[in-house]
Amino acid sequence: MASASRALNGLDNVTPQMRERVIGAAQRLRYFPHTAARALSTRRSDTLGVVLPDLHGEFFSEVIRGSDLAARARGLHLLVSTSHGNEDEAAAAIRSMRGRVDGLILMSPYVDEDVLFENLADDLPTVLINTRIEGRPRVAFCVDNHAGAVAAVKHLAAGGSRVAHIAGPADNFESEERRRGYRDALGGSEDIVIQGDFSEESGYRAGVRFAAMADRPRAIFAANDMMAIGCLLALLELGVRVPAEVALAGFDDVPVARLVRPSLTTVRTDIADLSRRAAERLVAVIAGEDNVEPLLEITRPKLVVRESSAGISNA
Amino acid sequence: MASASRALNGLDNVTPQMRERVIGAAQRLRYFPHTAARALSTRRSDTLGVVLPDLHGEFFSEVIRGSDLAARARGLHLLVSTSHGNEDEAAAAIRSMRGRVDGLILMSPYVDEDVLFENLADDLPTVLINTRIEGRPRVAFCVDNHAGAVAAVKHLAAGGSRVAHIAGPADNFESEERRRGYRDALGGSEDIVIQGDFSEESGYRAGVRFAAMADRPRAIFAANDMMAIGCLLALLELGVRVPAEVALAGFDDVPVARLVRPSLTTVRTDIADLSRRAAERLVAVIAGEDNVEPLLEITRPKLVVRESSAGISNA
DNA sequence: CAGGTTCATGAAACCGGTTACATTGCCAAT
DNA sequence: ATTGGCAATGTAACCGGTTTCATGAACCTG
Repeated sequence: MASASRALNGLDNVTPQMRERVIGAAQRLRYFPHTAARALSTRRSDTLGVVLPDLHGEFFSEVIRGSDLAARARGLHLLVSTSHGNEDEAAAAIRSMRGRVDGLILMSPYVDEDVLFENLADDLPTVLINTRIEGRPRVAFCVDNHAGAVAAVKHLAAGGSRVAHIAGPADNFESEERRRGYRDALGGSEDIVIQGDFSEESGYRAGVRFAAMADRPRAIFAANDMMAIGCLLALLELGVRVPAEVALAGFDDVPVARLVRPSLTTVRTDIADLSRRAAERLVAVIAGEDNVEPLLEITRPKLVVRESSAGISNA
Repeated sequence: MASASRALNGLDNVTPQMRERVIGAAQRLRYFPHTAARALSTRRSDTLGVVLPDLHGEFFSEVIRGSDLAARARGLHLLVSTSHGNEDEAAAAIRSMRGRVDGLILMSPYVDEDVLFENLADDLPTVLINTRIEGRPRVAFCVDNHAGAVAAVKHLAAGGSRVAHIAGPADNFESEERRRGYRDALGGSEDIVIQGDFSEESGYRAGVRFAAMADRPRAIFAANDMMAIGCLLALLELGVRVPAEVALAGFDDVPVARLVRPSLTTVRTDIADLSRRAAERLVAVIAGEDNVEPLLEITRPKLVVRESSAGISNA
């Protein structure tokens, strides 16, 4: 049994004929090693955990794709879990990861993170994505949401245009930052803000309200692409021309943004690449190869101007 | 230690004060049970495995979303794995699932499935999605790709229009079936077929070729939505009007299909729902509640006519 | 040919839980 | 007071691998 283990794991202290016997028998009996047993004794599971707030939409699918890319390049698996809802569920998701994964990629944009950090096992390597850390010493990757929002709003406000905002969910760290960027780009005060929840539908509802406004703003900055697209559909349906009458910008640059007509001006975060880098970093931390400097890597997103805001700067 | 286990798992043969002591200590020590150890002794992992050929694009994100929905409704986790490439990798992915999951949702549209079935452990409950089964006694969910393609092509060919086809990858079961549907709808012979690989880019290349054709077909049926969209972009860029000059249809009804302009006529498979049902069925099989009848559930997809083929029937 | 070294193999401990079974203590019934 | 029953707790086996260590055979070397 010991030799069998050695043979199957390709150790060199096994005679060729013994190895052949073992592998032959394994094939005959359709034997597959039991992963939990192996994980228990080796203390490795060859799996990375990914905890996301949601699985809906292209944004999260890009996150998964990025980490999967990095993981499978190293022969690792991906355990995906959602914390649909709030920080308590996120905490539960984290707890259940123990013993199941070698490390954790965690994205939890909820505002109150104390519960969460209390549930982070100290012995489980963790890399955070777009999560409020507030001086806690954690390895993390963040998109500079504030700077991205400022860039988008400054672009829309060029020539003195009034800019409205469709905000994301209130308890969300990222939407908070983007809203703060909107405010700062406008010199510290907000013009019109309609509350949304990152869904296309909430963007659509906002668009309906904008279309009906007597004193309609010249431009709209939505806190993410899906709301921008919902808004766009509403405006077009109600006969408002985009970008001629209303210019529009979103955030994230999900693949669809390029495909809608007019194509959507947005802020590219390249989230797949971010999560790929996060996964690579996590692997390094697990291997103990990480000098853990710098702790926090902030990515500056890039404004991508497309048709939905064409001509706004010389309006 | 036995009492600790009992207290933490909520068994009733523990005194209240003992339970309190245990839970208190667990909190103080930030103790989380080791999942691998628990899985080893209980022979349950509370995890469903999902093996997909790829993670790219909206299609697979919908698959994941559907199974996740069903899984988390029952407090189960999702282990996602890709078999990027071929049936050998798929087999490897399957093998590594043993001991890690309680059951498997497997989608493997490769044509040669023998390798795959040899690697399916007999003791691991498995539900197949859109996989060629050929009389093997397996629980499976399939979309009737042939019928869907026939419906789309008949729609496009109404009024006697010539219909071309952009085919999916050659070794893929689903693209094979869709191509067969295209052929059958045309009375058994193919008109023009351009080979693609399910990617938007390959659709774009096909579109460029169609645009340049002297004797251009009146309609194009693409084997999936992303190729249809790539084709659409190429046609529009090269000044070919859709649907006035060329009508277009895709397959899958991914969320983007509704958002492009002109919106895309397609065949709705509702893959998220399919994978949700597959996951629910898998849970039943694991619990032994499944009478395993019927083995195979075939879903008839539905033609969704949108702008990209408007007016084709009275051409 | 004796003694030491190398190396493949087998035996047993271990990973961290769960659970069958043995033990203990308490109370009621005889 | 003794006994039987029952429920709470402790003990130990077990899940299925990996790995340390002991064993012994073969091979060198002087």
